[in-house]
Amino acid sequence: MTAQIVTFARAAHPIQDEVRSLPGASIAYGPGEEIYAQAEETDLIYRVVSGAVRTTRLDSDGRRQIGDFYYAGDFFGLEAGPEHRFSAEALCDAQVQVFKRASLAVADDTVGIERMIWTATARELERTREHLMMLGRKTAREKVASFLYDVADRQGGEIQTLTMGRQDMADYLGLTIETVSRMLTQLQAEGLVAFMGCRQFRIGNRSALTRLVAA
Amino acid sequence: MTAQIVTFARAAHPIQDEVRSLPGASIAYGPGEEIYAQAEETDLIYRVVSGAVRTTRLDSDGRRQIGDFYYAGDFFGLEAGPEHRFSAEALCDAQVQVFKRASLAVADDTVGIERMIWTATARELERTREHLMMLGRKTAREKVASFLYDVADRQGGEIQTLTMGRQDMADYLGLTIETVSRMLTQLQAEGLVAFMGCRQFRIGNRSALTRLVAA
DNA sequence: CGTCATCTTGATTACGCTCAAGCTCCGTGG
DNA sequence: CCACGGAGCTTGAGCGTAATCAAGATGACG
Repeated sequence: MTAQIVTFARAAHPIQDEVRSLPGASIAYGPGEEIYAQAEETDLIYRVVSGAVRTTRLDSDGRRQIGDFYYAGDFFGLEAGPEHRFSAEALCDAQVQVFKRASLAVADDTVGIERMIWTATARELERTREHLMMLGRKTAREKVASFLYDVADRQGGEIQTLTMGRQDMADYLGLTIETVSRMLTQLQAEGLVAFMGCRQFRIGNRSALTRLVAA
Repeated sequence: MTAQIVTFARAAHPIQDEVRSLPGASIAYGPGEEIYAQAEETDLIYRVVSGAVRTTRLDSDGRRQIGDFYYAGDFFGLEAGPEHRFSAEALCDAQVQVFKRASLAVADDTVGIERMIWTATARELERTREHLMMLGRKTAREKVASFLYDVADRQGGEIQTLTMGRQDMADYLGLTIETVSRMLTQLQAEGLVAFMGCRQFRIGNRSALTRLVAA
């Protein structure tokens, strides 16, 4: 997953430049607040300015699956159909930029904007496929290790902070909170990671972690 | 997933019209033959003319995950990064149309073509998210039922034919062949489906199947 | 008709879930 | 400042679902 993130970082700047000129209101959300709902219309496109956002799907039995987590600079809410299949909620205090899709179509640089949206969509697809691979074929231990690895990879630096609680991790990984918790304890016991409180950690043994994550 | 397929059927015609005029060679592949490999460059876009195609990801331990199955009219090989994350193989005898992405950029109706590619990408994303939900939160029984339901939904008609073997089903659903086989036997015993040979079946109790599949 | 791949079935194991307590960390109020 | 309360996290015991290992059955094809 490293390459993917690096690619993102490289491509991010031209996109940001283009978006700066777009007409879009910026809205603030509190922790857990809903940005859009399942089955709502998809005429808007969103972008995280600050904070973090999750997309969630709830089925009729109350089983929950998190689609993805989004951070500053990420687009979300891109969908082909007329209705959202997932809902979106703020993970913490978050500032979100909103664009009317229709208003983008009449902007000056139509082709550039369309390409930007395609790139964001294709990148999203790539992440989703990676996620798919993980859900289908990894063990609980590998899932949790991958998750921590990804967080560290995105954030960089020494001390890593989890923006989400255990339940959100579990629903992203297709596990229960108990299993997530046990795996975290296990990885820590083996020295792969070290937690300081339940939201902060450092990587203890990067090569062992990488080996565990290797697709 | 019904709505999604319906949407596809509605949108398919304009896309097909546009593609008809594109410069693209048509290539024939035999069962199991590789169309492109993991880590190969992504400068080409593909479209199934006849037959069926699967995309596969193999990890270092030999664990396999199938990304999706593609049938006549479907685009595949759309990726944001410079390298394919999955490989593509023909499931059976298949005719595949190939386009150079670069050559599309210089075609007459650039905007129309870009939009077509975006739509295909977004639809793909939607399918992948649906797949994600299934892998993360469904039981073996529900996965197999969903699979059969989807096949029937795509094909229509009374008698359904599976283009793929049990191993491919298992690798798509994140299960083993044994489990797939057992669930098929179980669903059949309950009268939800009826198999004539291991590749053909009919739906026996549509409402019960739908109830089982309901997200 | 025989051979080989594919599929099914059976017995056993194990990984992750469920149910049930504890524990930790915070915010709140006495 | 400390006690209380509650949410979120961790740990434990037991269970169930799907994986694994191992035969058989079926079916496709030469």
